[in-house]
Amino acid sequence: MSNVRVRFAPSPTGPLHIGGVRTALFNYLFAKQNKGSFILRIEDTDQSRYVEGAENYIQEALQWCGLAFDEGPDIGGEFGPYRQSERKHLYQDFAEQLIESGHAYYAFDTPEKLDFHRKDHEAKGKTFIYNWHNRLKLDNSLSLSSEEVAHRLSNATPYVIRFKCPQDETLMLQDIIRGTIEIDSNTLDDKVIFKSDGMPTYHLANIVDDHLMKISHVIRGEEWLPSLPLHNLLYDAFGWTKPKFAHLPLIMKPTGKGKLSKRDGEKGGFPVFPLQWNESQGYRESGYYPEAVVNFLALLGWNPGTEQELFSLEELVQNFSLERVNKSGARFDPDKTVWYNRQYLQNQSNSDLTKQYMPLLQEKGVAADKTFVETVINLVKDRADFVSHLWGLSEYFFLAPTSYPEKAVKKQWKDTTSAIMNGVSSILDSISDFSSETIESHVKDWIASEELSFGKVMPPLRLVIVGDMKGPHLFDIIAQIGKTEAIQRIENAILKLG
RNA sequence: GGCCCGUUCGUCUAGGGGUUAGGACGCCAGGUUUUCAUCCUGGUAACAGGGGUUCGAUUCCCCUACGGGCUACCA
Repeated sequence: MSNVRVRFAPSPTGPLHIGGVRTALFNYLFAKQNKGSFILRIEDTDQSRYVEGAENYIQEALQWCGLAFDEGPDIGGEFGPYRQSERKHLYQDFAEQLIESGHAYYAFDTPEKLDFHRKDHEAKGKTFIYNWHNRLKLDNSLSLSSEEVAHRLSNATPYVIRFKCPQDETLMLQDIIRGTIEIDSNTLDDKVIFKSDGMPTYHLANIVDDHLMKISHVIRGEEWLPSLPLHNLLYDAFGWTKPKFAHLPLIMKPTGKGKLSKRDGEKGGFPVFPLQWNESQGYRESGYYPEAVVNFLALLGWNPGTEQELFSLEELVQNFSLERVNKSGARFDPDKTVWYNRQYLQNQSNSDLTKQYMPLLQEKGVAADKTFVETVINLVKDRADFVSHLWGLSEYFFLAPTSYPEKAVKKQWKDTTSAIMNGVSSILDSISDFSSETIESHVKDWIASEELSFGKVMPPLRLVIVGDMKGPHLFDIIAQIGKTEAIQRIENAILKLG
């Protein structure tokens, strides 16, 4: 494959959604696998929908995911500029070129008039399509005399330029993922390619830029499939060679109907954006590793054909192929994203996890020694999905319990418990080598010599040390918090529970 | 409504004319842990329906149903 060049071309109308990230990812993977270029192009031809900060968000999101682009706004490249608003001057000539060659025409119909036609048709149960069957009855340079057209053009009557779709043709479209698609050109409408505000629509700008930027493969969402015929026709009208197309399946809601939206995240309590946007949490802020996000996104709609599920970005580059992308939409599964994050967390070294956890401890006002924290991490990490969960899992290593769940107290704290705990306390006090193993053997020996049952000692002991019926091996915890603290906690509990 | 795309366990998916239809998430059960979780083992559960083609279809074709997308001077 020679000179692969692909682009990710988002519109800065808001935050990049997880589906957009996946489109970017697949473009990136394909480019890197083929030693090609991954280009970022900002499609901001609709000034009215421009959202402050959105472009910046897109760049930051890609960066967070590790998807570095080779050409784009700010970093530039051989085929810049990479914002369509900065390429504005280019498009009109191309649109007029199409008029000269008879592939397009001026149209003067007002939006109100068109809207009326649409509503009128809808009321009659029909669909208004602006094309071969009615274009001569409408207000355009095909129906009007050339004098009238010239007159309107010279007196600045607002106009758009429409593409003239051919009649009675069967279009054969090629898609890498879907194969051949057959379309009757009579069902197509004469799309506006150049707006009255002097800007091109998506269709024109997209084709012109893809051509000028020598894009070899267009990998985009399935929502673009319906405009593939137009795009093919546009390339043919210009006499340009087409890139190859691949339309990716959509990402659907976890439950219910339709594609994944911002509201689904709010409802289901999971992020749909890579980074935070206003009040919407992002994957980053929710504590996901970017590697995990990339991994689960890649496996949503694509699979390697093996049973491997964990892939680094590099491995994805090695293994990815457009041919193995699925045709049907994939329901988004928040549970699986958590599972992926767990895998990446469990693969972190204790020392790395400690580094990630320290800031959180500081936030909690805990000043703990790094070595101490690393030991704690080692004890509790295997029950964590997120670094942020570590606090709930290890709080009692740093802070003595201040209360005990009523249910557990009722079940574990009997009349004799205070006396037993006192006994444990003195045993602990007598141990000089305060290691987990030594404590365990001393306590067990004592239980045996007192002819007590484990059930009378261990569960209440856990309750006083941890403050709950949870956590790793109890003697590990006691050894870690130390003799003084352990005895103190026992005394506290006796005082509180009687 | 019109046009287009799609349809294997609840979900993500493998597979492909003859398979006990495989894996993962979730869920359930057992084991381990005298706790909780992890972990281990096992289990649950699928080829949308109807016609063809064929010795044989989940696999190929057609129809229906269902799902999805598009139908803007938005991308």
